[in-house]
Amino acid sequence: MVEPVPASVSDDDIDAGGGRPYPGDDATEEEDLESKRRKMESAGIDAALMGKPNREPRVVVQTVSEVDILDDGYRWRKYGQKVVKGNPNPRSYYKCTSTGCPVRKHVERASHDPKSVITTYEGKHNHEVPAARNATHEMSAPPMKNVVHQINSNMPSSIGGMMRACEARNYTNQYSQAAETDTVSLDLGVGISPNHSDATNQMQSSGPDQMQYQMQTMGSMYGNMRHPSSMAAPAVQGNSAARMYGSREEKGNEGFTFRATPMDHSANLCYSSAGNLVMGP
DNA sequence: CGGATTTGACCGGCGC
DNA sequence: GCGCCGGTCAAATCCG
Repeated sequence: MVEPVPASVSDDDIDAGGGRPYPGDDATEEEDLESKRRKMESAGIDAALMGKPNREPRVVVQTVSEVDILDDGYRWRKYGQKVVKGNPNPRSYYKCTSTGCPVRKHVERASHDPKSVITTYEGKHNHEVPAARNATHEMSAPPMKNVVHQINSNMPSSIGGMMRACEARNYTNQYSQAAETDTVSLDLGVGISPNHSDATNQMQSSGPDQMQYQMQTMGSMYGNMRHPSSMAAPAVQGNSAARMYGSREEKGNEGFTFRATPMDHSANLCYSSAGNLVMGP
């Protein structure tokens, strides 16, 4: 029984989100966000916004980790927690704390796999990663910026942050896209996990449309990057993204699903080590 | 003391 | 029209 690919979930979300107003992908003001839907007066505005077929970029990242708080370099403020049906585990809602940044994300654990954490990012960061965590101001890996910029047009830059969370040397990335869904899911096998079970299982669970890419390029990049926090996988992302986007172009969707599958303990080690290295003594 | 988290309530959409 | 459900708000609380 293969687990339902996150894409399916995203599909559902997409449907639900279809009629929702978007926080705005640019020139977003806090006040605007704070207008809240609670106020009836804003209802009219909402309706107007709803009319727009606009859909914010969505990135779903599935990570195998025992911790659900993945440090992707950004500061998040938790604003809610809910138990959704079909999953005994609660889903947590986070907002980017940066002023004017509309990015939100929600984190939940897979119902059947406690080790699996599904993080969904919505929106694009309109700011750089807060220097707080990246002790190195040089962190702005030149290659990364370029690529990210390119990606930006096609996919949310949050991927960069996401990738940041997974500090690994080798990636075996695979993405699968469901024909019926707009969302493209991409699995990232972090590390050379001797621990097959999960990785294997998940890989198999991917749909028939899945494709696999060896992100060797990423490996090179990482080689260059000294700090895990600065390592993003934009280069490879760019490539695969371009391809996947192209194939998905008909849908005109910007949703992507990623899966990071580090080793069991790696998950923890990964993040913790990242923290150490980044914040390091 | 300031900021982040917790938690119950509220809202809007959707299905029946 | 009603109830369910997901998402968000915001006051209270906790923590550094």
